[in-house]
Amino acid sequence: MDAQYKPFDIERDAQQFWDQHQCFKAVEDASREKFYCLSMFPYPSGKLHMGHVRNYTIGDVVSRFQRMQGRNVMQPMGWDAFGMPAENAAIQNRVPPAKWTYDNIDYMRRQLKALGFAYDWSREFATCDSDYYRWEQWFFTKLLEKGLVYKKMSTVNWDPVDQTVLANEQVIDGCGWRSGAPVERKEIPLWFLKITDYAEELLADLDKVEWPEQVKTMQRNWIGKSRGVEMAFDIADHNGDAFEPLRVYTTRPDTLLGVTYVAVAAGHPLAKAAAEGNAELAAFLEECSHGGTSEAELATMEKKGMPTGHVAVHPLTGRELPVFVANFVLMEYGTGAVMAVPGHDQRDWEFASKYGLPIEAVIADESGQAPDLSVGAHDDYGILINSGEFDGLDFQAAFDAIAAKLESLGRGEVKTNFRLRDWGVARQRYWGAPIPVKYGPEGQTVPLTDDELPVALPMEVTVDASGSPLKKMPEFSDLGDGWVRETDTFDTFMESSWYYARFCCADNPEAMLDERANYWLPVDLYIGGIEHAILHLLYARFFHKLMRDFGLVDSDEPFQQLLTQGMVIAETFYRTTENGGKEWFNPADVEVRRDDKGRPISAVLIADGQPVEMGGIEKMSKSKNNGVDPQSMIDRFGADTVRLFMMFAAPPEQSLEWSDSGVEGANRFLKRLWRLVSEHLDAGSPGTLDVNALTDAQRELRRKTHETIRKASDDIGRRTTFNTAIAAVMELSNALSRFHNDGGDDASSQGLAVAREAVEACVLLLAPITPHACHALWRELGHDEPVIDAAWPVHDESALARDSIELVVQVNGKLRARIEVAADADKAAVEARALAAENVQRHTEGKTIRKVIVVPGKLVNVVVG
RNA sequence: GCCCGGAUGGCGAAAUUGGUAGACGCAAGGGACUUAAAAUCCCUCGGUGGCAACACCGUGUCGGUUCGAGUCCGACUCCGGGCACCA
Repeated sequence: MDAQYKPFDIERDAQQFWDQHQCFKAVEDASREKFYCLSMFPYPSGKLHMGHVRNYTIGDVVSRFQRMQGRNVMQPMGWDAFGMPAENAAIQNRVPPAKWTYDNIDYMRRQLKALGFAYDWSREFATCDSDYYRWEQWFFTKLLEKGLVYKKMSTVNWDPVDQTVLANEQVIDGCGWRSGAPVERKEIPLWFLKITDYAEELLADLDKVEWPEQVKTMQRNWIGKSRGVEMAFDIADHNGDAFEPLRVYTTRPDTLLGVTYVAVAAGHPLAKAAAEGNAELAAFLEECSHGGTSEAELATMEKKGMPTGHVAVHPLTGRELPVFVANFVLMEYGTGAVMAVPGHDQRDWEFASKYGLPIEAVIADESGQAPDLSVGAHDDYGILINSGEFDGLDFQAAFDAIAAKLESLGRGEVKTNFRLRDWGVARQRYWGAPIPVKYGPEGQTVPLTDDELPVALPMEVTVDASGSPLKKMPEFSDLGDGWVRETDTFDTFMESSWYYARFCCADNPEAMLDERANYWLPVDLYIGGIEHAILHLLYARFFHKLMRDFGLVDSDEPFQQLLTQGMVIAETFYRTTENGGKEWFNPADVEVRRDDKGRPISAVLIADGQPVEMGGIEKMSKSKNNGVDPQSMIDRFGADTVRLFMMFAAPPEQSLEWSDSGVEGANRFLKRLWRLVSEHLDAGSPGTLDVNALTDAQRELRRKTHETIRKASDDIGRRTTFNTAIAAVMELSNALSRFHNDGGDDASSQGLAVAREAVEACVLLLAPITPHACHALWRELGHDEPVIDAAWPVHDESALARDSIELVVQVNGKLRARIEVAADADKAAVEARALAAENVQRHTEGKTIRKVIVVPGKLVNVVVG
């Protein structure tokens, strides 16, 4: 064999082989156990970034591993192709979003192929293909017919200058990102999907999936099931105006006697009524209509309010309470009104302190006394005080008693609430799937019929920064006779909510899904960024249940196992510009200087030799210019080196710091492995392994081989910690080198046989990670069958046996000695040996031995006093 | 602000169920080979003290539980992800 590792030749040959033999085309086969491995499909933004490479390498490693385990593996790839960046690029470069998107897809597909991923490319599609989104439109009309879709008023960010709706991302410090104008909150009618109908099931079914506990917790909290009381506060205005009672919901009815005011949203009828003839209040309501709509912004803004002059009546005590308008109460969430207990809620406390409202204690602190409310609210549960007949009750008893009382008075009832809100799916944008609805001259809203579908998105359009292009295209929207088409498009989360199912039968022109979906689904392992832990994954779970209830799939959950990968991060470098801004430099253009301990001390720009500032390690991004182009790395070292480094540098769930020298290290290891195989083959052909005829050194190498097989199998198959699997193989290859060097070049028949077993283990265990090199090496080792179809090795338990083992001996928990004992030594013998050890004697001398703890196979701890 | 994570040598990390802290790799230093360089190979490598044996300290901070804590509990600091129209 060629003694030199030549990655480019090897990778080209391996990829050609896989291509020619269509190795990764997945075919349904009921007689085999299937494995559907899916990585989150990319948005075609231009070129692959390192986050993609990491994501797809993880998926590929698992796919190839599962294949070697004998499973019928399907690993598809496609494109999440609708979205805002295409529109932004269109505005910037005057190129239609469709062309920009499909060009990007062509480029990125080539990059994926160069990385050698085992995809079944015959299933590829882009979500902007009408063959795909037509089924989404069809399904939407079915949901509409079933009452799972409705239209309601909703608040959006409105840019008054560009006359357009802005995404939260496009609102910066309350202003439009292009116009710079202060953003207004505007109410427009929008389409919603009733995800809240499925809240209970979305919560319960989290128990059915094997997801990271933190992701399940995030989803549970997001759904936010709570048990509370909804009650009515009458409005008793002294001027005689009549208003509907104010409905409020609380999870803390035990604090009901501590309510000192109530607050309503600026859009609440009570607030609007009060503002008539009250210029100051009207101005405040106007002020409340500015600013963004994101929850983070609402939660961090200054809490402001103003009295409406209305008076609410406490449902139990009849006490009269002022009604405030507050900017942090939102009309869309809940009832648009809240009761305030400043003594036991910090936000209410701050508001009451600011506006001079009473703060009263109704829950005792731990000592049973009234809490000190002078510095803040006391929000713990406790025993009720100052609550009349409810005094002395704890939270649970008070909850029940107060709820019962309200119920008997007809003033309220126990209610389960969810934090989850219905999913607004309409966007006032061009580059998305058109919503398949038309409106009649008398205001009718009619879903399109099957023969009117699909509604194809016009491809040749000019996009500018203002408004929705579809609205300005009568040839799209005007249907004649007073009928117009809906010009809003779907939220792109719609497309990503069911693509995993369409991959099962992407070629079916007759139906959204067919029986093949039930062969492959659910996805066995889904891999993607932790940033999708809530929205995408929740919407996809919801959509799956919708499809199930329409008989399209028969499973309850789309993704059985989930692996959330961390970000790829890198060092940043910048110079402060004259106007105080920052100019960011790519790490490839910077040289870091280090002290003699290797600590970075300064950095210079290679181009001019002048210093640059080190800005810390951050997520690779365009804005910080710290992205490392995967392509340049593939061109330099080959795909296997990039894949190996990505899998070795960190466990998949953690963030991964890019390191050029780390990549070189990975490359070095592959060269060493290549040479190891080459030298092994040159040493001659091995005899048949006879495990009873081995020298100690041979037995030791064989033990290492089988320990490595055991560990790597567990690391890849169960733990998905690819970094430790690779470390284990590196240890084995080091042991093999030493076996050659220290073992005096053991070219005996048994020596070569044991070495062959070790070499083959290395190649097989690395095959999923560095598939090209292992494809070639497996051939060189004389196998006709390609390594992708080789069986994953299984460790031989008998090879792991040891005659003696090393134990550590501690005295009072501190390591004092190591002893070698027979593997089958009993406790008494181990204890005696431990106490006899020289250094143990020294530390126990003159002291009383109180206890000796023996942990079999591990350690002995001598406790002295 | 709320929800969810994370923090271990000069650096990336390992320690899987409470039992040897630092596997594996990078960087650095020393050496071999070479006319030289690159490549490759070998050695050293948490800190302090010591010729050594060894001792003491050490897993973000403070406190606790335990024979024993990187791991469990309580409080805190800093960093990251998400917050419903970025994907």
